[in-house]
Amino acid sequence: MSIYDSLNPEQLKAVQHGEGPLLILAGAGSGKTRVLTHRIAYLIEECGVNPFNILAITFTNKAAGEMRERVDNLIGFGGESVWVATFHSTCVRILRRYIDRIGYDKGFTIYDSDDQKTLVREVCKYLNIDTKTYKEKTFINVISSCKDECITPEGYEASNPANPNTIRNARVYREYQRRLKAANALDFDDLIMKTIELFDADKEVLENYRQRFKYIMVDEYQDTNTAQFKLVSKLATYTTEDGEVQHNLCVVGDDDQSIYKFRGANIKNILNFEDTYPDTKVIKLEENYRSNGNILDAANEIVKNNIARKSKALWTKKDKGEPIHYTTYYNEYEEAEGIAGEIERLSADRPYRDFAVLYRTNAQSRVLEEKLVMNSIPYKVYGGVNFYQRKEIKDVLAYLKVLLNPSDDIAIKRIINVPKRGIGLTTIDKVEAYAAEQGISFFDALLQVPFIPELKRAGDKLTSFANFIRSESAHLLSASISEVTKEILEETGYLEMLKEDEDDETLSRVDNVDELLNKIIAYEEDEGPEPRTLAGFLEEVSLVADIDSLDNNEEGDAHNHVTLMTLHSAKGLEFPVVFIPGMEDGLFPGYMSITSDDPSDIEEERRLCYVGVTRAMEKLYLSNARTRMSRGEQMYNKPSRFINEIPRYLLQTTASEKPDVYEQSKRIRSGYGDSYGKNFDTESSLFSSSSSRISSAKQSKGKSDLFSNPYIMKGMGGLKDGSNPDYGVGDKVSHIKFGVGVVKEMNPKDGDTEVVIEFEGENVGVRKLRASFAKLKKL
DNA sequence: CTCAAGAGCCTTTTT
DNA sequence: GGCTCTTGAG
Repeated sequence: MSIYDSLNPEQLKAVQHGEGPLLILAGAGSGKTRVLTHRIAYLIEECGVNPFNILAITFTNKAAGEMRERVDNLIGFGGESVWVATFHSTCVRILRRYIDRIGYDKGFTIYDSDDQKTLVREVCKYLNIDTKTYKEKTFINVISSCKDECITPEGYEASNPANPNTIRNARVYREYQRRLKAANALDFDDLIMKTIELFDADKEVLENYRQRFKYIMVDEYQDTNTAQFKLVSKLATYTTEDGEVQHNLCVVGDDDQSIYKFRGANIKNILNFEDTYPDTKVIKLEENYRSNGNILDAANEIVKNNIARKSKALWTKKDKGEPIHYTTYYNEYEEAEGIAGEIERLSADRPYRDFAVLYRTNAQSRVLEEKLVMNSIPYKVYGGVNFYQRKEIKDVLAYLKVLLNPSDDIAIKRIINVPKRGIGLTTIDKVEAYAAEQGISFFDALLQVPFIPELKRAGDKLTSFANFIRSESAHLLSASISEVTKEILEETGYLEMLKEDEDDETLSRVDNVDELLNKIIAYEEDEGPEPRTLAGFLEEVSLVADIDSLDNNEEGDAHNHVTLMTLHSAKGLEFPVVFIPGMEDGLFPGYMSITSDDPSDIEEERRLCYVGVTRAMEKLYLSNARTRMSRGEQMYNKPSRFINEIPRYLLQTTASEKPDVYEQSKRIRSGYGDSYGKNFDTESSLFSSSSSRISSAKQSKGKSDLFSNPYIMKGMGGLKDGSNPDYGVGDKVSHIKFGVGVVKEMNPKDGDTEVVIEFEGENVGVRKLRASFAKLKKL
């Protein structure tokens, strides 16, 4: 019995493909990762390829990690020499070695999107561009899409030199690049583009990698942009000893799952692959191993409406399964409650980790969270704000970045007055002007403070800050990263500052900093192939996404929770039970795509819908709300057009609206007066009491639920929620972030009430919260 | 230089 | 509705 016996004939064909370009069109759930890993094994074991000569590229660290693990399991000895990495980390590794050949320093810093924004803002200020008339975002988009297409500022300007907008954008782009270079920094897009530049500039380096990466595999090929395509096609040119030129490039993708056009993904890369490489072998994987028949039929019917696609139809040997549940709710609160109730009901037979709620926009998660907490259902929200993008984490990292690369102006300006050192904007401007005049970096200007006549009293503060940075930098030579970090936190008073203005609402910033320290220590202790350096740590950290931490395969209670994430983040994942709320025209498909002149925008939304539907293995729940609050405005959306694209016989439709809703709401309104009765949200909290699912204990929460609704609070004119809480010492309450806990103390404090609660969550413990801020619900 | 209240902004986001 | 940035007063 060999490892290849478990493959179907098409998969086997792909695995056994030898030299030459190969395009694998792998539908959702058709086992593409299996094919990729088995192909790597086949090349090594059956074709005698040296693992060292294989490169496998993915988009996410998570995908790379999974592939790494599976390759190691399949191959055993030698498997670790296969180069498995993301596009970005591959480029970083190459650039760290050779970037000096295109005039950068090897110790370059990587700028994330926040740094990028800050830099663009500075550039606009410098160029006297009013950011009210011309948005920074526009410039960021222009720069990013230029880089996706490998276009330089000059090339961009030349594309339309008569257009004043083009000229302006090009000026910003050029100045932005100049500053990046001065700071010895690269943004994410640069990582790809500079690698290409390096390959173009230095044939020796290119040839070196071409001969090394004899076999190249690219996962999620439909999401590659032009730059990534260029990079891969440059590399995939191997010359044998006989002088024969081979393109041993194997790409795997699904044009129906291309959902990142807005980030520059070029769907033509996959649609035209065969034109680029005429001797391409094409293999389609159409058997789906994931979803029930009805789910798959629905997915096929939806995506069939797209014009720009390679025809293919997924099929399965599995049963039809149950129909797709489609429910129309009254509003988003009722929708969230319905979902929470259904999860509660189904969770009698299956663990929470089986469930996922996938939404179009991150903003939708709030209501869902609220209702899950009320039902005591464990959940985790993925995406949203990345750990490494949190203010306090970025601050600490900025200190570390400066130690390593003092030219990093963005980082140094971030921390120069954090914690407060009495160095204000005027002072910073003066230093900056001096630095610009002398053509030196901000930090170097700090060292010359005595020579800046405009600076009087602030001078000493600047000098002592610069000295502090220098001494910590020197300290790094003899101490570990974590020791230096701790010292910085203490010496600067940063930790103290956090402790002082610790806010009730945000999960403790101090805890986050602790978590960062833990990560640093873990990094130091984990003996990798590379030596443990600050540069290595910062690099690892700058290339991770929140989604990478997702692990729904792990057993144990710690990982047993419902998953909440956007449809985008869900790609590549699967769940037995999937809910997709907000199936409404205007939300999904989004408003922008409906009003766009470009019909392909709707097609991208449709593919996103296809991705969402095909995440479900057994049960799929679609729903829409007749009305929902969005951006502070009441919206009345029609059901999504994608619902209509699913044949009726696949759907089981329910309208959850109850006939006595209006009667009930009238009763309540008359009880409290008319001032807030006009909004529909008032009713949301009432549905729960009329619903049979909700236990009697929860029915008593009526009042606190009203308080939790911000809209109603406004109507109550000045009544502060929490000034008069309905809970007391000994009551069980729930908090949106901290979960369930018991009230220990209630202390009046400046017209408010300080509530001390002992939470059940392991990492939460006892917290002091202010009643008016913490939206506590009595259970 | 600092704080606090108002104005303005929103999609999706692998790195 | 909620977050971030700006602006104006102390």
